[in-house]
Formats: sequence, structure tokens, C-alpha cells
Amino acid sequence: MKNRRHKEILEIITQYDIGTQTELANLLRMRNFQITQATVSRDIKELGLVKSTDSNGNHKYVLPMDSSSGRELTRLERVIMDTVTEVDSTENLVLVKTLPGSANLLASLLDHSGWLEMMGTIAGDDTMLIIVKDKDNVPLICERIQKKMG
Amino acid sequence: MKNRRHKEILEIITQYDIGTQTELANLLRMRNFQITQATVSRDIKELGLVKSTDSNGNHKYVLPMDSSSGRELTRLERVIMDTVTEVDSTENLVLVKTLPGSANLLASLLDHSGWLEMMGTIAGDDTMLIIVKDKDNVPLICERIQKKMG
DNA sequence: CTATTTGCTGAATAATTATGCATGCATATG
DNA sequence: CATATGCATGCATAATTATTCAGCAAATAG
Repeated sequence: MKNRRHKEILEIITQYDIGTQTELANLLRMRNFQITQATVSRDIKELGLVKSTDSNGNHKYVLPMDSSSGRELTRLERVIMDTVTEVDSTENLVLVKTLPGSANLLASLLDHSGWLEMMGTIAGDDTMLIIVKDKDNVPLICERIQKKMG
Repeated sequence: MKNRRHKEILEIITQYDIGTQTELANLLRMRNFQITQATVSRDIKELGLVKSTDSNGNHKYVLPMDSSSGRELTRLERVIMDTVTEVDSTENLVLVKTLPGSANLLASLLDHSGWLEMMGTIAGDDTMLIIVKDKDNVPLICERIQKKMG
């Protein structure tokens, strides 16, 4: 039941400060996983856990922030996350509301984003319109933006 | 000499895949740092480096994304990072060039940033001016922005 | 100037982690 | 059924890393 154990490991390391694999193996054994340090070593490798040094100089296993997301956010993604407040649509138009002053920036980024479904954008101060070629793609575009809004 | 070495270590690990401390120590010795694995162990601790497992199952030392900054970036910081291209100053004015269309957004964020040294901002399309109360504070403001530019 | 403190380091070694090999189990294959 | 294949695992141990102890040099205090 490796999977069950992996979940347990993630819970344990968020709850306790685990400094060594033996320590973790012991906690797991208390929770009825009958395993050894060798297995923990493999689990840690598979989970992508990492032994980091905290501010007090102590070592501790953690799941690195960026291993869950896997990659850097692009500029477009960051700007969407930071400025978009609302997404709506009618027919072949997507209407995006942003914080004041941001709509032009966002439009400019989208124009260069390579999203082929778009014919173009128009932006005011806090509102932007995306004109979509085929209205079947409107939900796709909306979803793409909404997923990045956080 | 430790500081110089730390910089070198960061350069090395971004350039090569370093799997062990001995490996790193050898590279450093080739570069005229006369040190041993013990010192590398301490350096790694101080730098906050972390031995992570890549997708091929190989181990490798890296500087975790989030340990350098230690915290989430604010919206202001992200926007500066994403849009500012140039910072200059004369007298009590700081002139900030941005990517086209971003200056207003940036100005608006700065207006609400609580940077007390500023009297106010004026923004065009890709240029923003910060009016600083006391011209002694101009270098401070410039530096603050430049540090966030990446 | 001498003593003391502080920081950095290597050597040796303790502590920890990764792995080669063997085993058991489950499932596919002939 | 007999055999093969693929995991997951423990054991033993190799490989790697962290630390203890001692030395040394520079800075600081007396």
C-alpha cells in the first residue's frame, strides 16, 4: 500500500519537523506501516521531498513549493492572476474586467500570447474584449483565463 | 573568501548537475578554492541549497525557488519585475520606463504602496515619473525598484 | 603586547542516506 | 499448471553528508 503510505508521509511532514528518514520510518511504524528506512528513502525520492535547512540551522524534510506547480509562471499568467477580476462572454466575445488601468497591458500580452483562437482584443481602462473567431472556442478561452485567476 | 566561494558555488550548480558534495568540492578546487567536502557541507547549509531528485531519478543540488526570496512576491513586486525596463533620475524625479501600456498600472500600484518618500506619480503609456519629496531619497527609491527588476 | 574571542577550516568520524541483491507476491503468459 | 515478469520491500552495506574536535588567523579587549 505504497500510495496510502505516501499520503501519510506528506501529512506527517507538514505536522512534525522530520529531520531523518529513520525518524520518519519510526512514526510510520507507529501508524501501522511496517517498513524500514530503505523504503522511506525510496518514498522520499518518489515524492520529490527534499531535506532543507531552516533558519535555525536544523534539517527538515519538506515538499518544495515549486515541485507541486512544477514550473515558473509566465508573465501572462502572473498578470492574469494579478489583475483580472471577472470573465464573462456573449456570442463570440469574451469580456474581461480588470483592476483599473490594467486592461491595456493585459490586452497587449494576449495579443502576443499565441492563442490562435483569438481574432484580436480591444481594451479600455478596466475592461477588455477578446474577439474570438469561432464562438465554439469561447468557453475554452474563458476557462483558460479563469484557471489562471487563482 | 567564503563569500566569493558561495557565489562560485551558485554559478556552478546552475551550470552543471552536481550530485554530491565531493563532486562540488573537486570543481571548486579546480577553480583555486582549496577546500574539502566538510566545508562544502557547511556552505550548502548556509546557502540553503537542497538535494533534489529530478525526473530521471538523479540527485542534484539546487537553490529552491522560494528560499531565495523566502516569501511570496507582492503584486507590486511582480508588476515591477514584469514591466519595468529602465530606471533613471534627475534632481527629485525618478523616471521609470516600462513596457508599452504598463505605466499607468504601475503608477496606480505605487500610489497605493505606502512608499512615504513619494509625493506622487504621473504616467503616460510606457513612462512614469515619480516625484520624490526630498531628493536625498531618490537613490533609495531607484534602488528599491531596481532590486525588484530581477 | 598578551589574552580572549570569533570565524573558518581540515581531518577524522559519526550519522544518515542510497542502493545492489535476494525474496515474496501478484499477475500475465504459454 | 509452470514459468515469466514486474513491483515492492528488507537486509546489508556502500556512498554520502554532518559534526566533533583541534588548529589557526584575524579581530577585539584588557
